[in-house]
Amino acid sequence: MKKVTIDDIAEAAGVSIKTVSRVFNHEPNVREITRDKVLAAAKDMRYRPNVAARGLASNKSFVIIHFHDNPNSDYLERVHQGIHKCCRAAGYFAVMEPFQTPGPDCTLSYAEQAKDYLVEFPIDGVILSPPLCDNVDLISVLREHNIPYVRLSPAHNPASSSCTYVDDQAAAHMMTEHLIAQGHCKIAFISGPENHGSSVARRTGFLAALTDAGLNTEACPILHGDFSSRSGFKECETLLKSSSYVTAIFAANDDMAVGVMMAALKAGLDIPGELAIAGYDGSRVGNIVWPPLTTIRQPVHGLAERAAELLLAHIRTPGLEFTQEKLPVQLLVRGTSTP
Amino acid sequence: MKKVTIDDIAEAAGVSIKTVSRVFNHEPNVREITRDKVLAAAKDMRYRPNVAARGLASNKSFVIIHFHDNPNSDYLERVHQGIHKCCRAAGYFAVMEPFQTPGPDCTLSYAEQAKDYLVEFPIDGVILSPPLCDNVDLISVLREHNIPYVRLSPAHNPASSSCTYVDDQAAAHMMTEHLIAQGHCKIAFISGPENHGSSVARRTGFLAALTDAGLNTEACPILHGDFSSRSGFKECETLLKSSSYVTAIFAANDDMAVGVMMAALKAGLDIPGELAIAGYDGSRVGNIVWPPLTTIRQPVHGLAERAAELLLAHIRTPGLEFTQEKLPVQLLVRGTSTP
DNA sequence: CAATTAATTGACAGCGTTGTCATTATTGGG
DNA sequence: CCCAATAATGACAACGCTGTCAATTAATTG
Repeated sequence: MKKVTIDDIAEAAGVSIKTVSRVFNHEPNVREITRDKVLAAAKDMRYRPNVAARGLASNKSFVIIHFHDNPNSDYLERVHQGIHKCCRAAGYFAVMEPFQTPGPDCTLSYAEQAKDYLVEFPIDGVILSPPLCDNVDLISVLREHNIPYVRLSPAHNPASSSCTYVDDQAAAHMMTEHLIAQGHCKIAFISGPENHGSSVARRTGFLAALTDAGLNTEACPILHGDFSSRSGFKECETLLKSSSYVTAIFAANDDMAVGVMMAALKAGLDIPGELAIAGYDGSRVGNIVWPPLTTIRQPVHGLAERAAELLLAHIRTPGLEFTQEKLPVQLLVRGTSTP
Repeated sequence: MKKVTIDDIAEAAGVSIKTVSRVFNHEPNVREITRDKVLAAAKDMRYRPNVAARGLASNKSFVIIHFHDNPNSDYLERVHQGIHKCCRAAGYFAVMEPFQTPGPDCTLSYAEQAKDYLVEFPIDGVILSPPLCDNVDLISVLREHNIPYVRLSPAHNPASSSCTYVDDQAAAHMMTEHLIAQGHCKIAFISGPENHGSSVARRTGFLAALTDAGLNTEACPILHGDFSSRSGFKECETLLKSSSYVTAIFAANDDMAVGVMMAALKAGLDIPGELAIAGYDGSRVGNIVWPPLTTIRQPVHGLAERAAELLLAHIRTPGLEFTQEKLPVQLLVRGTSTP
């Protein structure tokens, strides 16, 4: 099990080590036949370029980082898997770096945390997920350090960088249509925090679908939660006690939808018979409760994988033009909306 | 923002680069005063050793990997945070590598997947979480490659490597005592898969607690689930339809406990008034349902952090003796067992 | 206090790759 | 068929650090 180096391949292929290097770095000006010889020899001897040596010589680290500050481990895990898939294929390492939410517990701003990190670790690129992807100070730091970055689902200025995203508004529209198709015409919506970009888009989509279907929006109350399960629970209890009568509730994320479910079950309602419920995210919890939750599955894995691919492209080609990619969501119709 | 190299520090501290190197590698035989001079200069100039150069010269990668095959993203996330904390402090990168479960979808065994990975990426150490930590073939591969590894919560042969774990049996005992203290004397237990080490230990602890309290174990049925929420739901429904009457159900993990909750709520039972429920894991879902789930919180973060520390010790000191560390669990008494 | 021994430090050659620039094929035009 | 222009390849010096081993300094002993 001794080490195979570039010299071995060069000798086997009858070329110089520089040519082998060219092949492995996808550099131009290598004849097809030469490339094939090199690749054959490499495959034959199971050669893998040494990451450390490459890094030292080229001043790269072959590490890309996902900066995040999101308590939803589901989401993080799915993002990570997507990044990982792309990185693994390209010979990069994918690392996750959790940021602290600035506040009483943490005196460092996102930007300062990033600065500290960059001093300590050499990295080739960064992927930013919400809410970091909308922090202008943090982004300035990356710009100053000249580190390529790609954003996941940014709420603002999509054109200012490469990014991948889904059309939240269209997705919420689709879900609402589904509920309407099930015969519901009095549907409540529980939104997330007002300042959350996606939350606003989801509500807009909901309202648009009602209008498009010619429903009376007056009969469809909009409640305000904060994305926590607890808030979904409370809003649902309030609603059940109030005079409004609805046959379906659409929550802007899965956690709140589960809160709604718990309150409905506690009140003795049959789901979906007496109350249909829909969430948004496609997270793990939707599959743990019973009946399983009807929801919108965001292609988190795909978003992350494409983001990583875009990032690698930017790393390989500095100055590359920005790209924005929209991926389709999937409507998961499950037990909380159909028998 | 030009690069600070070891030469700059050596010059500033008035020593040779080798001495600076010694300081940064915690090598012995450096006088305190010399070390201080070097550290002062390094701090002053914000020097960080170049990972690639270190790796190339010392044949290390400063990357440790968490090999896992566990669908619970909660658990993974907590493990990762623990490893990450330790790694970051030590200047290592922490990377997660998901394995495929061998089966119809994946023809490669764990051992083969590991072999492939090791050919491709140079890594300094591995952390194995269940179920990989009990796969002897996989472990043989690591041994052959001479890669240090530490196991998280192994079910077998704890002495064969360094590892960190919790006393599942004692924890289940504690939870059972809690339920008994709440006045329950007819308690059902839902176990996990028979071949799962932790599951067996939890059941043993449950039974021991009953016996210790002088309860009639005949009145306490043991049901068999598979750790899925669905199985908890089904077992609970079966139980409710049967002639057995229990006032509490203790499930061997949180997912099953949530399944139990859903079935109980569907049946119109008040929780915890008519049925108390307890889980095991302390995972995120327990906090999303309502009422929040009484459970055992494993110190996953701590287990992982200590495991990483042990791993780094083994990396730095080849041939170091194995250590087994037991960490205490925490009983989280929440709404499903107390009003 | 000289002679040993142990502790501390330094000089220098790699580590395996890529960047730079020189060199050699190959191609197309007149 | 020759020459310029271009494509393809190679030689060799970094890259920033650690391993080895020799050199120096400090501590200990009789």
